[in-house]
Amino acid sequence: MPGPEPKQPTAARERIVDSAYELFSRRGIRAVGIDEVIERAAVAKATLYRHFKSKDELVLAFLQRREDVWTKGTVEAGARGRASSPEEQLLAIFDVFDDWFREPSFDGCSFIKVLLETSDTGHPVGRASVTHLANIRSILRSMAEEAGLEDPDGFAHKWHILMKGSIVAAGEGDLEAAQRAKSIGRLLLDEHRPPVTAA
Amino acid sequence: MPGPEPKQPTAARERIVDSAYELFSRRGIRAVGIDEVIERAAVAKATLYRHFKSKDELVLAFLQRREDVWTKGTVEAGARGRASSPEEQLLAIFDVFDDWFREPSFDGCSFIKVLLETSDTGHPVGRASVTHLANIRSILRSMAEEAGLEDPDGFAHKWHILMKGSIVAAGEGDLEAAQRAKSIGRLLLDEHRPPVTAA
DNA sequence: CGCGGACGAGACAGACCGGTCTCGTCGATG
DNA sequence: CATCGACGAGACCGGTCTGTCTCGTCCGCG
Repeated sequence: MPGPEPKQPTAARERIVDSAYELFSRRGIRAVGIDEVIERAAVAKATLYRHFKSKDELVLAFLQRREDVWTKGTVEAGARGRASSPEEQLLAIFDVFDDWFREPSFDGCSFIKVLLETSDTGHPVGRASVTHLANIRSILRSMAEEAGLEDPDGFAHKWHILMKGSIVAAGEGDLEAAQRAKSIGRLLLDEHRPPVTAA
Repeated sequence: MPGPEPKQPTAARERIVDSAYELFSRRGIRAVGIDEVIERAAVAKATLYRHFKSKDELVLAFLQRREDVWTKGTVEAGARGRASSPEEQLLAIFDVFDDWFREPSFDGCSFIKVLLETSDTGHPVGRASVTHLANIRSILRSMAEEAGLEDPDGFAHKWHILMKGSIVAAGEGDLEAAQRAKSIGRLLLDEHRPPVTAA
């Protein structure tokens, strides 16, 4: 019996996830083979399959890593760090995007890519993508609540539409996509701002 | 010598493109093999390769078909048929989307899917996707001009962001994505409407 | 010191891929 | 009627994929 699954961050396991992150985020899931992952990680194939029982499980670990690094580390932290007021933080998301879109290594949104590649929301990988996308919206909803906006959930859904639309546009090559989305965002903010109450 | 490429719409060629359309639009490019395409088309493999020199060329033909059927046939014609004024036609795009998102066989935007699957705008297939997406914007620009909106090109880019964002949201399962995008669109329309000139 | 588990290297299996080729048939055309 | 090209069926090839297995090594812990 091969014993229980080692979920501790072994050095080898870490190298595998790092490698998967760089390859999957840039080129997608199907376009990257296991052999390439293990070669870049300098790891034996058996080692990968000791830590992950299938490629799909590795993909799940990659998506979780993406949420930690990108969703929380880049987008949320970046936006919160660039502005003080909640409304400005929401708008600052598109400033973060503007820098991101201009990086030569811009790779798009992994959750969208994996979701469209899977095209089956019943499959674990597809469901995980949907969940990670929903987690982004939950951050947006918190920010909307902090800003005192009306209908924070509806606002989060609409704001997310702007984010996703601009990311796809950036994937087409539109370097101004973030600024376009930001200007639409300002209109949306006006719309969801509660009316000033008479003193 | 196998003679010049027959580009005429032979019966067999038509069946192949039909089959590719149904399979590729639903499940993407990489997930569908040639064998499945020819089986559904009831065609021999050699026949497919007599009409298309590679799978990539078949994908190109599929994308062209998608533009004819979906971009022009469903979206543009649908929007123009549902309203009379150009502004209302632009908004009607999201009414078309609303019906589309609710279809059980909703399959998303093939151009986005193929673009993200390819993730190489240098590759012919990726470049074709970018072009077909740009063709959608050119329809939007025409409508914006007909509506007398300011900055028709900028407007088209922003409107397209709403469209793409809502399609991705629908892919996640948000059935109200079209209505959300439509309400944002109304704000954008207000913004691009030229100020009324004093008589 | 000795043992066991994690590890690297890589062969191997089984499935599937895109693409080529052969062959027998059918239908239109001269 | 004879011919020729398009076609359907399917064998075949080389490559790639995920996943399993073996083997030799090394390191840490008792």
